Amino acid sequence: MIFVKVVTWNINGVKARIDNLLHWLKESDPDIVCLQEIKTVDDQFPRLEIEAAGYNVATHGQKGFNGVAILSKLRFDEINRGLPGDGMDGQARFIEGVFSVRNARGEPKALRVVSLYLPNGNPVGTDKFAYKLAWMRRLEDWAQDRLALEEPLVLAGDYNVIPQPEDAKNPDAWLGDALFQPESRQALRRLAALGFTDAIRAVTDSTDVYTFWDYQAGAWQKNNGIRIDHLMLSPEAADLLVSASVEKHVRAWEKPSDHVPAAIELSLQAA
DNA sequence: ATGCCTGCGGTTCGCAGA
Repeated sequence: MIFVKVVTWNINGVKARIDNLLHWLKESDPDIVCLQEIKTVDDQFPRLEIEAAGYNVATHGQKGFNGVAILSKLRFDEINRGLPGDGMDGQARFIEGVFSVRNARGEPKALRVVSLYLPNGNPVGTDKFAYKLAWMRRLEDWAQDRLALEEPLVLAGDYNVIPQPEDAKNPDAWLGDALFQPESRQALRRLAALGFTDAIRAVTDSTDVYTFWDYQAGAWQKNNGIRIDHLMLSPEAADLLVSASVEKHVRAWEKPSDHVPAAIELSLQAA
């Protein structure tokens, strides 16, 4: 491979979406896939089908909801499950994989990729919103530590944050929502200010790039979407960015997830 | 708009999502 393609996709139930996923893997041909909302325990994850498609599998699941995973053509050198900072947090929302790659000069490098599923946080004013903000603080702390490694790092996932009004078809409709609260947006800006680049916004200022369309009220047909799935790049990863795009057409497939894949290519190759 | 869909767990409805 010339580039390493990394994609994030909130699949909204991997067992209900396995045919969809296998079809998409063939079409999109990603090297590393970050899945969110797998909605299953690790034992029930459709591991064999995905391995047969050529991917290594690392899961961090839980019963019924949440759950994240990383699929990779590259071998995992290391897998870390759970976001540090709260020993009482039993929700499966974070998994990190480490891979051996080479840069354009052929020099060996470590590539770190995180699949994260940030809490929704609704309704505002409840413990759910407090959990969201606390989780974002923990992510910020963790990211700050990782930046000291000065390695290419991709923080990919469903952030459940609309960064700017331009990231929603109808921003006014989200004013009271946890996804568009000033505190949520500010926390995402704090993460960016540490030195992370929003990959999609690095390549386009288009106002109709969305990654989620609600199942309800004909949101897809009206293109009433929001951009909440993000790939945040460390400086060392941003330097390697070749392309970034949203695979919007997947939303029109039979039995779709309400999210679509968001993809980047990095100027790296498998070691 | 209280809702509209969808997946899941566990049963024919409630919860969570965004």
